[in-house]
This record gives sequence, C-alpha cells and structure tokens, in this order.
Amino acid sequence: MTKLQPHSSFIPPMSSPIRAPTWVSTRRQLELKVSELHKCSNLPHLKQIHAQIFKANLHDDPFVAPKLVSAFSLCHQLRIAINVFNQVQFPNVHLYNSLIRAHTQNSQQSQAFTTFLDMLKNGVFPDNFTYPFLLKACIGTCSLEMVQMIHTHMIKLGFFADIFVPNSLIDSYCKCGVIGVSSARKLFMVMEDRDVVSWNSMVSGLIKGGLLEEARQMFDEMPERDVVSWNTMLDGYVKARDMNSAFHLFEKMPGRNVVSWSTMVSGYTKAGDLDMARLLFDKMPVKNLVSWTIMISGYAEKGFIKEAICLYNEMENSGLELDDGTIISILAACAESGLLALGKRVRSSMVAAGFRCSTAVTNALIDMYAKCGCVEKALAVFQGMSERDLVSWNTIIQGLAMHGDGLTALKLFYRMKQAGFEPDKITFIGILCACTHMGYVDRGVGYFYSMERDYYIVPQIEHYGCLIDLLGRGGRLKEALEVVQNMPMEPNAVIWGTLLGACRLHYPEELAQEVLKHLVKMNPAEAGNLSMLSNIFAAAGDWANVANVRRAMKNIGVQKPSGTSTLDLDGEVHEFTVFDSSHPNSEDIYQMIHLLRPQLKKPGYAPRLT
DNA sequence: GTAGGGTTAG
Repeated sequence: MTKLQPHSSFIPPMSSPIRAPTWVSTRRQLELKVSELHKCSNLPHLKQIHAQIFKANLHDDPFVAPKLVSAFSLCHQLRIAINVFNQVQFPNVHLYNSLIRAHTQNSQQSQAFTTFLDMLKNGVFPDNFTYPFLLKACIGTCSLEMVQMIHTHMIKLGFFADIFVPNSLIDSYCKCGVIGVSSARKLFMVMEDRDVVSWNSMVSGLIKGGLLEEARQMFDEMPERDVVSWNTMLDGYVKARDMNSAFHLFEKMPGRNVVSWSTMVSGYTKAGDLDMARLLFDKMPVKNLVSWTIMISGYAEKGFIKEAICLYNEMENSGLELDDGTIISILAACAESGLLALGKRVRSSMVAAGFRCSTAVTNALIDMYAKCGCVEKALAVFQGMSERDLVSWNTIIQGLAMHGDGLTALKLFYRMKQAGFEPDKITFIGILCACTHMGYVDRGVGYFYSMERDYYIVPQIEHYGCLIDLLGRGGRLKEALEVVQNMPMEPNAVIWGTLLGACRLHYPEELAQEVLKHLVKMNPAEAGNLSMLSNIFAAAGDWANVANVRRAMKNIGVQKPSGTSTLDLDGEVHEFTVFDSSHPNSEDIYQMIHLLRPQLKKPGYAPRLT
C-alpha cells in the first residue's frame, strides 16, 4: 500500500504530475489536481482547473490560492496571478510570499518590494520563506545596500534558525560584486551551523568574484563535498579557461553527473578545442537537452557548420523535445558566426513542431536574421510578433542600424515610444549607431544629449564611444577629441581606437600621432593599432614615420593577424585570407577575381588599399 | 538556498 505522508488537512499528496487536460467531476479529484498545481506549466489546463476551483468556491482557500498564484506565475501570467491574489479578502503570509515570488519571476522586482511593504502595512508578519523570496528580487536589479537592508530586517525579526535564510543571504551578497562577496564571507564566518549549501554558496561566490585560488582553498577545507561542490569548482576553472586544472579535478571527481560532463564539454568548446569537447560528449554516460545544446552551439559558434547541422539532426532524431533555452542558444551561436544555414534549419523544425515561440525565442530569431544579413526577414519576423518587449525593439533597431537602414531604425524608435516603451541604454547604442551610418551628426549629438535630459539615462563609456565615432566619421575630429578630453570617465583603449579609426578616414596626421601615443601606452603590443597608424602615415606620404612604426612593430615582435572572410555556400563554410591559396579551387577563384575586377570598377568600386 | 546551455550593446 502507498504510504500516506503528513499533509495539510485539505490536500493529500499525489504521485504523478498533471498531464492531459481532463474534466474532473469529484471534489476528491479536484483536491488531487490542486496538490500538484504549482508544477503545472500548461496554461489551458491551468485555466480549466482554475475555473473548477472557482466553481467549487475554493479560490480563497488559504491553501489553494497561493498554489494558484504560483502556477499562473510559472506560466508568465502575472496579471491573472494578481487577480487571484486580489480575490482573497485576508491574504495570509503564504499568499503574500507567492505574490512576491511571482513578481520576481516575471521581472517585476520593484513590485516584489511593494508587495512586501503592503504585507507589513496590513499587519501580516513575514516568515522564513519571505526573505529568501525577497532576496531573489535583489539579484541583478538592486545594490548591495538593498541586501544589507533586508539583512538588517532579518536580524531584527530573527529567522536565522532556518539555514535557508542565511544561505540565501550569502548567495545574494555574492551576487552584488566583490564587496558583496566579502560581506558574505563575514556572515559565513559567524554562522554557527553551516551546511554543505552554505559552503557551496561561498565557493561559488568567491569564483564569481574572481577569487579562484581562495575558492579552491575553501573547497579543500570543506568538511563534506557533494556533487554540487565539485561541479561548482569545476565550472570555476572552466570559466577561468584553465582547462588543465578543470580536467585534473574532473578526473579525481567521484560520482560525476550529467552537469559535470556538460561543464567540461562547454569548457572545451569555449577554449576552441572542439575535438576534445566532442570526445567527451561522445563518452558521456547520459546526455540531456543541455549537453546537446552545448555541443551544437559550440560547433555553431566556431563556424563548424556541417558538424553543427549533423548533430542538430541527430538530436532531433533522438526524440528530445526542444525548449526555449536550446533554441535561443543555438540561434545566438548562429548569429555570432553568421551561420544562416543552421539558423534556417532550426526555424524550419520549430515550424514543423508547431513550437510556440516565446518573446525571447523570437527576439533571438530576429537577431540571428539581422546578424546573418537578412534584415528584411528580421523585420518581417518583428512585424509579425504579437507581443514585443524592449529587447525586441532594441534588437530590430540595432539590426537595421548595422545594415545602414538608419532611417527605418529611427522611425521604429518613434513607434517604440508610441507603443509605450521607455528606451534604455541599449536602445541609445542602436540609435547613435543609426545616426553614424546615416551621417546624421547633429541629430545624433541631439539624441546623445537627450539621454540624460529626457530619459534620465546617464551615458556610459560605450555611449561616449558612439558619440566619438559619430563625430569622427563625420569629419568633426576636433569635437571628437574634445569629447575624449572632457568625458567624465578615463578614456579606454576602445575610445582611443575609435578616434584612431576616424583619423584613418580623414588623415589628420598630428591628431593620429597624439591618439597613438595614448593607445600604445595602454596596449603597446596591439598590432592593429600600430598597423593602422602606419597606414595613416602612408596615406599622408610620410614615409619616414611609416618606417618608424614598422620598425617598432618588428622590435616588439608583433604582427597583425590577417583578416579573414568566410562564405557559407550550400551549408559549407569556406574561409579566405589575403594571398591565400589553400582552398582546393584556389586557381579557379583567382581567375574569376581577375575576370570580375574590371567589371567591378565600372560602377565605381575602388578598393581601399591602406 | 548551491552546479551545466539561454534574446538586445560593449
């Protein structure tokens, strides 16, 4: 007989999760459904159960309502979750907790805090679940001060007996940068009872703070290690690109699981060792969706299109059902390396499977089309979207700007505002880029100054970079230099490089020399800078200085890596560099170039040789 | 509460 577990007076446990939607007739059956409700991710089914709950007058039951809120939150139906909450006259702490979490899950962090304040105002006392949920709302949006405030509150009310509470505090501190990590360490030191999660959170925090050595020390000191401890340490080495140490640890590791193997595969793909990655991938005792995703994206990111497509087909044939993460990952990898063929392949299988595209998936698709040169397709996908978010607008604006259709990009900027979206710092990168490509210098400068004035966005160094590029390409080098000299932050190598790029277009020799002094000081071995400088001198006919720079390059022992072009032809990628003769059809290719050259000159093509 | 893939810029 199945052993019954202790449970609430109302809901018995259930062994299997909710599956196909079926009409439940008895109250007993409904109770069974409700007990698993918080795991339900099927929206139509959820709505059906909601209706039955309502009919049975259980919607304000103190046990049912929090589960409903959690379920609707999981299905990204925050509106409905809030409505469910509002149906309850006297919400208890569980219901408040689930609404706080619902807001965080649906990216409404500030509303999570508002809910917490409402809760206090209404005299409902927080419990040991409230704080971990509230701390989650701090991640990514709030500062250290916020976590400190919650910490203080927790001390006042005293929930530290539950190990979940200090553990989640350690984690939150660690996600607030290096200072946060030291606060976490202080807390960790004074904790009386630490469990393996406390140790793991601390090791993970040290790794995130870049303190790999100290993390290893703590890992070695741990009284007990579980599979998460090992995997955390493994990932630390992987993220630091130290594959030797990672492999060493991996070999020693007891009880490796699918995450351990995937971490290693991911590490080797990122290090560019696709052979080793594939070797481990093939040896994996168990593969899941994430492992496949890592290997396929790894191939795609590095331009191994045949292998990527082949493995993608294999994954589909193995019967695994793709999720958002898989599709977004692969599309992002295609976008990065311009693998349109795989991107198209992914899309066609999405269509064939009737995959319901979330906004994030569609955004990734738009970005893939745009970065692979199909701006029209990107625009068509964007226009067909039923629900757009800020990322959708930013992606299409950036895509259009990159391809020189700055006019459409700027038009969409206005439409975006009409649709009620507030531009953010990324939007302005796209807008400034659009103006640069169109040569709208004054208009771009106007947008730059409107950022802080009209939108309360303080320009960052990237925005200054865009402004310098805008002025520089527009030939207003003096103003560009003034921006560099007067901007509120120290100019970095990218800023000076941008200015140098402008010099390359307009040949002001003196300025170029000035810029270069800064650049060489910052990054003396950067061959690209030196070779660009030598080109500027060459264009000005200053051969003595050309020789000086060349000599400097030789002395430092740098050589500018050749630029390459890649072509994707019927799913096969061909790579070319200048004076390259490694391609099997090299002779034919050069013959064709000779044939094409005079024809290209006719409409006015003049290759730039400097 | 701790571990592997995940959309926009740089």
